[in-house]
Amino acid sequence: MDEDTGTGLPASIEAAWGLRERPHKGPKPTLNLGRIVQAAVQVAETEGLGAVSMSRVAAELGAATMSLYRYVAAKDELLALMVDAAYGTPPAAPGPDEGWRAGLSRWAWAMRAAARRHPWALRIPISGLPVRPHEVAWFEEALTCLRDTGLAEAEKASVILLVSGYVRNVGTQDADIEAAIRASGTTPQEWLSSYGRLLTKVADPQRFPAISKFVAAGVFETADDPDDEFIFGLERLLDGIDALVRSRI
Amino acid sequence: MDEDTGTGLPASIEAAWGLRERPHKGPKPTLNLGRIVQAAVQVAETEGLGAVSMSRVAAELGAATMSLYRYVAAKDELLALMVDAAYGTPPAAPGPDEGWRAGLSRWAWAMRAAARRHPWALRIPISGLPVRPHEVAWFEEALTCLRDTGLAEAEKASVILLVSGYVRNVGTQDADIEAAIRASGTTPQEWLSSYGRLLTKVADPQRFPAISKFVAAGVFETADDPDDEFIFGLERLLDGIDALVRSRI
DNA sequence: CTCTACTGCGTAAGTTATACGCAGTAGAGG
DNA sequence: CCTCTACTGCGTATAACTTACGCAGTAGAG
Repeated sequence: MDEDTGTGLPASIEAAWGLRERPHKGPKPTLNLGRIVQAAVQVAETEGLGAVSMSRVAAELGAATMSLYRYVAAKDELLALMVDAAYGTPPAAPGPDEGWRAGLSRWAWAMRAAARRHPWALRIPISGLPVRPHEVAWFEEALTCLRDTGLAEAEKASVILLVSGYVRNVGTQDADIEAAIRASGTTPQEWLSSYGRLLTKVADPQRFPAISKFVAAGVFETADDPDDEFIFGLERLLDGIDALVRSRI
Repeated sequence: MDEDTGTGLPASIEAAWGLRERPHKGPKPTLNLGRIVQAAVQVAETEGLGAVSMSRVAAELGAATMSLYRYVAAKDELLALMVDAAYGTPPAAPGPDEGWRAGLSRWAWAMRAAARRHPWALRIPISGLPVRPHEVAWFEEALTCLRDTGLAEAEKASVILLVSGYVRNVGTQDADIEAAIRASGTTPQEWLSSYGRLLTKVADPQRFPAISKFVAAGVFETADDPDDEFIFGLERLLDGIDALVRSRI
C-alpha cells in the first residue's frame, strides 16, 4: 500500500488508472477495486446512497467488511470512485466539422444524461481538479471541443468549469425537486403551486415586493419540463462564451 | 411541535421565520433556535464542519444533547439553518440608477464574500427552492436587480439560479484547492506545478493530446489570484444574460 | 522445499444520531 | 391562593457506522 509511484495520489486512484500493477505473488485476489466500486454503485442505484456502507457493499460481494480496506484507504475514496464510474466514458469526440458550440452543447447534454441516470452521484461532494480517469477523459473531450476557439488554455479550463458546474447544479436542483414531489405524494403541478402558496404566506409583500410580484405573475401555475430550464441556462452560458470567442477571432 | 400553521414547512424553519410565537406558558426556555444555530456555527467556524455533532453543539451551550431536539427535528435542519445564518443578510438593494449588470455583479460578489468567510457552508448540501429567511431575502434582492430587464419572471429565476450556482461552484473549488495546498505543506506555486506533473504522468499524450497540450502551455507555472478566475466566469455569465436582455428591449 | 509478500477477515473500539418518556416549572383559570 | 396543564430540559438506551490492528492462510520465487 506504500511504494511511491511519485504521483502523490491515493493508492486507490492509482489503481483505477492501471498503475500499481504488481507481480502477484500471494494468494489470488478474489476482490479487486473495479468489482468493489461496481458493487457500491449497484447498492446506491437500488437502495440509495444512504444505504452505501462499507458493510453493505462487502455483503453485496459476499466478502467481509474489512476486506474492502485492502483496496480503499477510506470510504471517501470509494465514494469518489463511484462518482467517476457513474459519469463513465465521455461522449464521442467532436467531428472535424462540429463547431465548438455544438460540441460543447453535446458534451453538456451527455453529462446531464449521466447525472440524471445516477442522481446519487450528485450528492457526493467532489470538486477540486480532475484526477480520476473518467474525470480526466471528460476534461480532455471538452478541451478538444474548444480547440478552434482561439482561447488561451487557462480560459478553456475556466469555460469547462463553468459548464460542468452548471450541469451539476441544475441536475442537483432537478433531483431535489423531484424528490420533494415524490415525498409530497401529489402531482408536480400541485406541489409547485403549494410552494407558491408557501412563499406568499411567508414572504410579506411589504418586505418582499419583488417576490410577491414574482408569485403573482403565475410562475407556479404550470410546471414545465426540467429540460427547458436546463436549455435556458445552457444557452445563456454558451452565448456568454460565444461573445468572448468572437472577440478573439 | 405539531399545530399546523399551513405552510408544510419543518417547524424549525417556521420558527426561523418568526412564526410559531407561542403564548409561553411552561418554564422559561433557556435555549432557543437562534442560540443553537449560532453555537453550531461557532463550532464549524473554529473546529470545522466535521466537529459539528449534536453533542458538541449542546456542549457549546452547556446543555444536554437531547435538548436540541426540542428545537430541531433532525440534524439536517440544523445544518440548513447554519447555512442560512452563514449567508446572512443580502447586500444593499440596488440604487435607482444602478443597472442590472452592476447590481447583479455586486450581489454575486457579496455572495462570494459570504461563502469565503464561511467555507464550511459550501460543504452542506442544500439546493431545492429557497425557503429559509435569508435565502429568500437574497432571492428578493436579485429579483430587484433584474427589475428593468424585460425578462419574464421565470427567466429571472433561471438567471438567478445560474449566477448563484456559479458562485457556489467557484467557492467550493477555491476552498478545495486551498485545503489541498494547506495539506501539501508547500507553496501554492509548488502545489500547482506538482498537479501539472501529476497530469502528465497519468495522462498519456497519445490518448490525451488536448490535455498534454494544455499542460505544455504552462498553465500550471503560475498560480493566479482566485478572484481572477471568479471574474472571468462571472463576466461570461453576465455577457450571456446581457445578450438575452438586449434581445428583449 | 522454504521463504515471503500478500490476501481476506475477526475482533473490538470509538463515534454518531435519535426514540422515548419522566420530572420539574410557570402561567392560566377558577 | 390553588390546581391544572402545556411545556422545558434531559437521562437512558439503541442501533448504526467507520476503521485500527493483527493473525492465519496462500501461492509464486528462489
